[in-house]
Amino acid sequence: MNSRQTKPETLIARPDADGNGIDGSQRAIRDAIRDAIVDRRLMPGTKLTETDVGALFNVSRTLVRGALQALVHEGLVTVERNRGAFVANPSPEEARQIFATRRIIEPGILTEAARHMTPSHFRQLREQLVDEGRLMSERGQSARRAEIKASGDFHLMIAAMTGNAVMQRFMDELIARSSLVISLYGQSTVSSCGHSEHTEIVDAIEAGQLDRANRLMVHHIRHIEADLDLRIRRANELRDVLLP
Amino acid sequence: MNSRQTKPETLIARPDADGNGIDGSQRAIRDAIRDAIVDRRLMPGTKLTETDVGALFNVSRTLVRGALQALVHEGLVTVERNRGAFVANPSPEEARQIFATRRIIEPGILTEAARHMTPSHFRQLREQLVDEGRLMSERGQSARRAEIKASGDFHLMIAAMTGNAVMQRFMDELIARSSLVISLYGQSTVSSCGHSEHTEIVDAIEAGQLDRANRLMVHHIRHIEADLDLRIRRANELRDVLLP
DNA sequence: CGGAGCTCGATTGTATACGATCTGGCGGAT
DNA sequence: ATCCGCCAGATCGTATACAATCGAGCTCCG
Repeated sequence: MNSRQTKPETLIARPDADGNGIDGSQRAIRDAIRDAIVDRRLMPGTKLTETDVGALFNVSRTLVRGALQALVHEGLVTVERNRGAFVANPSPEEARQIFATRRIIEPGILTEAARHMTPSHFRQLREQLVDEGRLMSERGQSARRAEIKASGDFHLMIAAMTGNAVMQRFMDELIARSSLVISLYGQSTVSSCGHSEHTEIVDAIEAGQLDRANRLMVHHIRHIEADLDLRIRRANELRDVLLP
Repeated sequence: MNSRQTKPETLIARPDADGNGIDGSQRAIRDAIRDAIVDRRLMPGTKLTETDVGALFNVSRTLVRGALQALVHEGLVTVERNRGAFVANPSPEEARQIFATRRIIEPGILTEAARHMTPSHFRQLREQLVDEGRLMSERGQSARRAEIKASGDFHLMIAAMTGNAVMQRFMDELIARSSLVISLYGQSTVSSCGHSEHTEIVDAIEAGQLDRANRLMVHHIRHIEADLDLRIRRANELRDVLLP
């Protein structure tokens, strides 16, 4: 059972990502590629040839280049001059920086979001938790993917509740890059432990124990990071292994 | 006396902004426009016609479009479909969100940076403070501009000391947008008060009083924001005033 | 048999071309 | 005189064209 068929990110109100930067086709391409990366359908290091992508969407290289450039900005794609664009292959150091940034930002976001939370927001969060739980119990690659995605969505949902578009965009980027990192360095077994931690966090917020919620959040992020194996760099591209 | 003649941002090691996204001419154009915006040489609402900009740099519209798109991503430029690109005209709400985000992020950055600070770093900060002081005592528009710029550089310098490129890039964006906001909504008189606050912050860090430094930083940011007049929207484009 | 150099195909970087859309002015009708 | 519609110029959106660069395989020589 594939858990996604429509545009996945309609779940969370994306604040138009970059204000009103790019339009129509270009945005569609960008979003499609981003989803594919975050979902691990495109493995890190995969080459994104402009002509090929353009052919898939029936557009010229012009629009593809625009979409790729946007993804470079988000850290999901890298380009090497005269060689082309590739799905990003974050280094262990970069992974550490991403999670360090999350540990700094997310408590602040939680605090700000808590100030705006209504019963309706809590209902939304509880639904998300139920979804996560359901995915956790399923087997198979696609469930695993959906689980990573859902886990990220939880954090994005909280960011959205701050009503702060600037922070929301930062979180969008951080979560997307985190998904990429997890897909690269995540140990096979778990990431499931995260679910109960999410529940605890919501419980704490709802109980008005904001300090506790913040501590849980930091702990949770540290927990996700601890589940990575950053010792070795997974080899997706020979060049990355052979010449550093 | 114009305080800038060479590329201004060479002062602070920009971590290649977007990894290694765009190259050569395109980056030069982007940086030139960004500097002009942050420096208030380009007022909010100014139209950035692709052909004109291209003529200035002797490049085709292709590269200009790329540079403008990058600036859209950073929130310094907005584009309206079939109408063109304009220097961003942040709303009061957007301004609030930018500063709210800074209040959340910067204490974390300060804490992280403090862990990495060496005597050489403190020397760098002290030099920056001296520069700020010098600019503060000067008169005239260009000194005012340089002062805003220098004040932002202080915060960027601290961000650079975290060694965290992800956070540094976020701060780059926040500081640039802050400069734009200040140029729009800043009251005429002050912003000078910021200087002594910077000094106090460095003093506190050097004395090992990290908590105090963090409190001073938050206070400082709140102080900058308090100096804005967000009640009215300065009219640079009629459309922004007439149809809210 | 192995390696240096070369040529060719594939792909990117940049410029240009062309159709679409908006803006502003002119002229005719009311 | 005012308002509406039309036309022209300017500007953008997208596609295409052309040059530059890279990489692979081939050949040729040692």
